[in-house]
Amino acid sequence: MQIIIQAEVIFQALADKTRLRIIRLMRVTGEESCLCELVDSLLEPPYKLSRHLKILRQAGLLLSQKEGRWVYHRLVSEPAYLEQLYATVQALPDPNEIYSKDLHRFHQRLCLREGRRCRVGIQSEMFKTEAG
Amino acid sequence: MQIIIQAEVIFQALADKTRLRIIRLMRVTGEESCLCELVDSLLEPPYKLSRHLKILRQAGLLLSQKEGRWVYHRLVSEPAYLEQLYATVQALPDPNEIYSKDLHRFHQRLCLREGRRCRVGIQSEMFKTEAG
DNA sequence: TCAATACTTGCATTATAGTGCAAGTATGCA
DNA sequence: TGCATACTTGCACTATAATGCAAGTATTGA
Repeated sequence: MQIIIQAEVIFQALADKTRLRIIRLMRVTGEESCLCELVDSLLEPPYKLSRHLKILRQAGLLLSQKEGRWVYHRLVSEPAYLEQLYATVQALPDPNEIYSKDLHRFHQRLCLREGRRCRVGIQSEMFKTEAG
Repeated sequence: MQIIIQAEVIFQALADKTRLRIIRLMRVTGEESCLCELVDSLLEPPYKLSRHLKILRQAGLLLSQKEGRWVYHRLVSEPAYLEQLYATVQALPDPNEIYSKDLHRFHQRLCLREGRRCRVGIQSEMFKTEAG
């Protein structure tokens, strides 16, 4: 899993609606987050988000850390131009209020944490594991 | 020729090496430029650059203005987040010195202008019009 | 030790994007 | 009026990328 520092790779990583939603959510909240929290915030299937997270990781924008069953993701803030980049992402308009809706659901989802950690799995009926 | 204000379209426009070279060159110099000057600076064929310029235009990053046989292109700087974006592009590393080489050739090419305007057409042997 | 579950990935499909060639348009100058 | 030239674009081809399903891995807790 090599990290490539080519500019076009970074912009390619941001050239997708779903990935921008992820970046923006994590930037605005400053939180790290597991997959199931993102599923409940963005209302997208886990396999889809998992792959987009991988792309962000490979572009060097995300760090992922396993904690038991959960994997926590957080934005990489070094070198400084990455911070500058996230700030720009955050400054972009949100005409359809997609990002603000994601943010709202994320905040609600944070209430289910215990000790700053997720303990519940996917809550959205649509994407719950069959066995659930 | 509609201008779309969706974030992913802007980042998609930046997700290409050639387009980043164009943006960065025009940002660093603050100049507007015609196609043949860009051909001589980036050493890429005119049809290729012409198409990339079109993509930048459609993303709302570039304004193109015809002046006789020449078409001058310049960066769009409003709204403010575009300036912020270009600043970030400019802040990105240039490990292979691609951008600095483009810049060098561009400065040399500027010497051929008369009254701030190009009057000569493509100079690079490789991309000259056959009849030339 | 076995089942539930948080997450990942191989595969097939579809969509999008970059490139080169060659032909096209439009402008200016002889 | 006709040719040179600055630029654009249709077409074919290739490469890359997004998606959904289903199957896989790894961890935890009963």
